[in-house]
Amino acid sequence: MTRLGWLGYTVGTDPRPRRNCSVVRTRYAPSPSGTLHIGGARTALFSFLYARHFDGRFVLRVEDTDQTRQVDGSERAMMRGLASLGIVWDEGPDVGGDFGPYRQSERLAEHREVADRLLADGHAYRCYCTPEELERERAARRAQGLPPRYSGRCRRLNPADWAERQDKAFVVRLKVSASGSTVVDDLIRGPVSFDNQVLDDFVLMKPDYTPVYNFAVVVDDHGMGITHVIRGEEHLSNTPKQILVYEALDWPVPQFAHVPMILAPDRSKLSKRHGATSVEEYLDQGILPEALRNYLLLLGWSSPAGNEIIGLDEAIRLFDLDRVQHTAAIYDTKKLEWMTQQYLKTLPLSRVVEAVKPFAERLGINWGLGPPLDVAVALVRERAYTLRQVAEGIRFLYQPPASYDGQGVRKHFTAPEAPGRLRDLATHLDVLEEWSHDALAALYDQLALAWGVKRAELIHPTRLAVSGKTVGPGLFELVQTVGRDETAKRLRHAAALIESGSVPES
RNA sequence: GACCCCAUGGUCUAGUGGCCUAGGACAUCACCCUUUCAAGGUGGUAACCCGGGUUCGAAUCCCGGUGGGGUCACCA
Repeated sequence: MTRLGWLGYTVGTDPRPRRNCSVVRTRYAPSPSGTLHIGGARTALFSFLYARHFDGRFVLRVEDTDQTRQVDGSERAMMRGLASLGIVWDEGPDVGGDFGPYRQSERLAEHREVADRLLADGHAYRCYCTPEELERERAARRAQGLPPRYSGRCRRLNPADWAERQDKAFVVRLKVSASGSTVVDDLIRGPVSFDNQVLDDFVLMKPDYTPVYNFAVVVDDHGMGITHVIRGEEHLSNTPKQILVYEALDWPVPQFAHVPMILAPDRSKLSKRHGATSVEEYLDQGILPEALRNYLLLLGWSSPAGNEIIGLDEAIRLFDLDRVQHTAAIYDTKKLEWMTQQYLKTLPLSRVVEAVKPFAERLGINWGLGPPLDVAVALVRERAYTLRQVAEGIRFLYQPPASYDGQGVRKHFTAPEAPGRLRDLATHLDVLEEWSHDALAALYDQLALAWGVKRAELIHPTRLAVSGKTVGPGLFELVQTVGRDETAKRLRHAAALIESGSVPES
């Protein structure tokens, strides 16, 4: 296949991966200010898949440069979130690696060294303007309808002037040429050009001689040998600044890929008021991590064949940046739940059982006192959309119903002969020769015939009496799993409640 | 406001000038199956933002508008 690449010349199948020249190295660089956001999770997933697809390395870096937003335990929460989705990092703050340290705060010496170099070779300069002066300048420009661009008046100062002001606070600014333009060759969007006039001599180092993001990120990415910077679209506008830093340092510019954002259903930026926004919250609601990962994969990327249920290995095999969408996506929890159901049905039973345990525990289910958990889970897993629903679905196998579905009560418990039938049913079950699905079915057929009713008229009241619900697994397997004595007991108990007119409804 | 990105059903998307009477998935509606629910099956409703070009031909290319999003810090 030959086609026109984004640079305008004819290229082979895929010009991007330079697997012959160098190993692909990607990174995910969250700031530890909370839990893993689903947008961040997807960016991390794409970065990870891209690296794995080209037999490269995926790096985790924590951007913890002193800031008030720092949240305790956030770093570990981020790692837990990533790990739950099957994203593993080859290098990172916990596992180390040859390009460490992997915490931005621990790279301060390097940031300072590079800033010194820029100062020494004239690419950067000290700026002594105070925040008040800058604000005044900005206000003046705004009043004239001009973009708030720093005038660059401290550029005139030379090292001799700097020496004179030894005691005064300063920041380090990069000298940006006001002419020409800077082009970001984005792997997803193609070349994006920025007029240098809209950029100003931005700050590299703060007065305390710590780096500003746009500087630190360049020093870190270069220091870690990152070849492909895959990150959220919100960074696209910052990229020319970073490229200018690379150029001033005479460092090779990595490839960039800006993935579209994930928006809330009202097309605004995702925030807490839109409900669950973090991986943690979704998992807590009973979404399977496998499903969340699959869902996130499909948010902005599609497989060439159009299939949607894609496991991790297949995702690694298929993933590439050229099929990443340009448009921001809105997440849809309905499809996420559907996806969870797909995995609930097809994952190894043992895996689902493990995943259900915390949710069963939350409901106070003691699975030592009933049928084996795997039997219970097998019974309901394909009619649930979340792990929570699985737990709720198996609850009656371990605890007798505390209440009965209201609509069901009105429908199946109100007939005058209802309690009597439940008792008769119990009596027959007591002496049923074989406690099997088929024997139970035969019994119900036989009784229905004898009593001159439809089999369903026996089935529904039984289900309600035994499980408290009108929905659930097939009745005979349900009853079989609950057990003979317990079933009879529940039937008689329900009959008694009906007769005393005190059926608790839900 | 300036700059940048983007624009296919309610949502995720396929689509790289003729294969499009625009395909798939979720959701939704109807029917079938059925001991309930779920699953499954069948069928339906529903989209190329607008306006100009280019071309024999445009969802696809170009320009303009509109709309949405992002960035403009001594935050990351």
